[in-house]
Amino acid sequence: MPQLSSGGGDDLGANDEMISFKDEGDQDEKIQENAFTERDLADLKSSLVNESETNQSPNAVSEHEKTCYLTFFCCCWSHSTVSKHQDGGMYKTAYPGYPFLMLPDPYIPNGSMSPSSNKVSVVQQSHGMHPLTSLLPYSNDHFNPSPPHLPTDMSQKGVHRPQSQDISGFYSLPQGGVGQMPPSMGWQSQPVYPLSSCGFRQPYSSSLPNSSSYPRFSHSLMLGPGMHSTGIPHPAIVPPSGKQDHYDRNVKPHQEPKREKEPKKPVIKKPLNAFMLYMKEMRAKVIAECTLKESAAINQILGRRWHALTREEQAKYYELARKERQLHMQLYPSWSARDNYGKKKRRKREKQQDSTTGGKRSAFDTFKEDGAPAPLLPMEAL
DNA sequence: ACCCCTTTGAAGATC
DNA sequence: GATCTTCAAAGGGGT
Repeated sequence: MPQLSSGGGDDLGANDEMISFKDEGDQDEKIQENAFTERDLADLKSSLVNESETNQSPNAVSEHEKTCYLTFFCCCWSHSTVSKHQDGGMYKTAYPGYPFLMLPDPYIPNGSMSPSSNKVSVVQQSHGMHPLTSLLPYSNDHFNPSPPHLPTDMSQKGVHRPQSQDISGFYSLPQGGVGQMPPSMGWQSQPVYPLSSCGFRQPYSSSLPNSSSYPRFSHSLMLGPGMHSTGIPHPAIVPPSGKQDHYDRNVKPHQEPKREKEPKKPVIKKPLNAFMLYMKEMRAKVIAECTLKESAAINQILGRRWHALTREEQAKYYELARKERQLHMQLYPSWSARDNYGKKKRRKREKQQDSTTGGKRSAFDTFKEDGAPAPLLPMEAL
């Protein structure tokens, strides 16, 4: 199980995957040499160019976008046609050290975790910062990866956060730990602009960051929409409204309106794992670079990028995820992932029950609301 | 309105 | 202990 030990760098969870990934990457390089030559690529690209040239509509995609689509197509082609050879090799050399910044803040009001704005635009997502991003030596003030077609100032609007909420008790980083980017992976030592997610180099216009100049903490947990019983808010507590209201279907639609207005028991979500944290941070960037919107496609790219990361780069996210779990455990010591288990099946069953029995509730549903010990039922019975 | 897709990782469930 | 299942995020697309 990928788990980063508190002290050892060699305990990185992705060891096996990194090894296998490298093999896959090598295989893919060969495959690319044999099956998809540069000429093929150029032909395909030129066909796209011709296609757009013949279509002189105002909405014609730019060369940049075509390149994005093309590369993404190649990724998909390689991924699907070459079956299980996940071509991390496409990115293996492309992202030697990628700056991560555009991490949305799910823990702040109006953030992406906000029930009313869970589905937010790319621009909105870029406003905030993940609470644990404060562990990262990055700042939107120092690095703005915004592509030219997006607003450059995406760090001002809609974020209201105290400037120096020091919760170092929770998140204090070990000196020299992975939370602090070592010089070898710092951007200043990165001589080449990283390739975009779509395989082209795109220099960043802003100056490179200096980790020493970042605020120690600006922890938006203190402002999150969820409020723990201890008074400590946390994003994992999701009010049962908005998109995430599907996690609280215990309230039947036929219930009295008066009851519906009562504050509902919030749902405590699972802490994000390393890859999820990475996705949250990089999603906006991929969307901006590739003008893709479908999350499934974006996640494929992000998955490939994740494999292309070095161990040190991944370690940063494993460490963040570890701290996320630690904080989650501290805030909700009695919480278990089981609490959120079986929701899909239960929802379906509830629907069927509603149609047949008029919405009679199960013992597990009662457990969920009352906090009583869960009945020992097999998962299928849920 | 709701579910699926798609990714990786963590954790619970099952065998 | 190994394997399987579910859920975290995200948002377009399909029903």
